[in-house]
Amino acid sequence: MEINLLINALNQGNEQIRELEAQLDQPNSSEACKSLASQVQEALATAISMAKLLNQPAKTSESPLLASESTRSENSEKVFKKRKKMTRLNKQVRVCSPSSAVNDGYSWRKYGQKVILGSKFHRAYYRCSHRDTLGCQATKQVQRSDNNSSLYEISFCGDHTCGTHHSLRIPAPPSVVHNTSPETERLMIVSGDLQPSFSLTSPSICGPSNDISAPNLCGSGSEMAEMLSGASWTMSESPIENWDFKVDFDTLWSSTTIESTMVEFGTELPFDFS
DNA sequence: CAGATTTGACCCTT
DNA sequence: AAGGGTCAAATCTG
Repeated sequence: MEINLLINALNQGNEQIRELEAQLDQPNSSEACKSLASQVQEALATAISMAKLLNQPAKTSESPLLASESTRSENSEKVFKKRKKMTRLNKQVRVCSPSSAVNDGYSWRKYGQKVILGSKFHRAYYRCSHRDTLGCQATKQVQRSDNNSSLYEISFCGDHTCGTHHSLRIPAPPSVVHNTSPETERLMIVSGDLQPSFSLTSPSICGPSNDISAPNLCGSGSEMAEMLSGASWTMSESPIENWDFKVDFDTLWSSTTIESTMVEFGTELPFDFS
């Protein structure tokens, strides 16, 4: 199984759409076409991020989300502190384990923690560890869900420019389930309303089951997650250069409901994007 | 000892 | 003015 091929293919598709946008940037191009290309690009970006999330390494140790007792000095001098402009969140996911919330293949450094009004649990703030060295501006917020304390809601802000994503090579594929088990790491992919769906056409991807099989990949983010978690689907031939990305408007705009798929993992995750 | 985390304070946005 | 995001000194950890 070569999930990384899918990632590469999606990235290439993204590049093709950028080229399309460049062509559409001519004076006579309609705004609708430009908007269309932009939407497809965002949908692809969502698919890529979901696939990467599925590849996140699982670890047994929990992140120290709870505050420890600290004896910070009470008489530190007050200094003038600037604050950058508020940034906008661009992706949201939910995971069912604290380790999955923190270990997504990137190196994060916690820089704050706040009690949020109306929430039972605090919100933790992380930024890329390479912010100072490589100028990576990616940040994320992790907060335990009020409704389901086993869920962790993660909001991402900014893209990684550090290029330091790493992954683990793991042998066994996962199984898709719809219930939970405390003995296993669990990952819940939720397609939010920001970038809810993807739609693309490729003759090079084959799937294991009829409902999600290629040649047409078309559906919501949850279907993407389910497809990626399939045990036996493979890439074949890889005529990536011949990919013809097109937008299925009906799919794009009818998939706005929030759907979720539970993907249950063992102690090790099955994907390798290296 | 270097890097990561904690946590109260600061300040921006609404 | 309140709430939330960020800063940075103190503290922890390997």
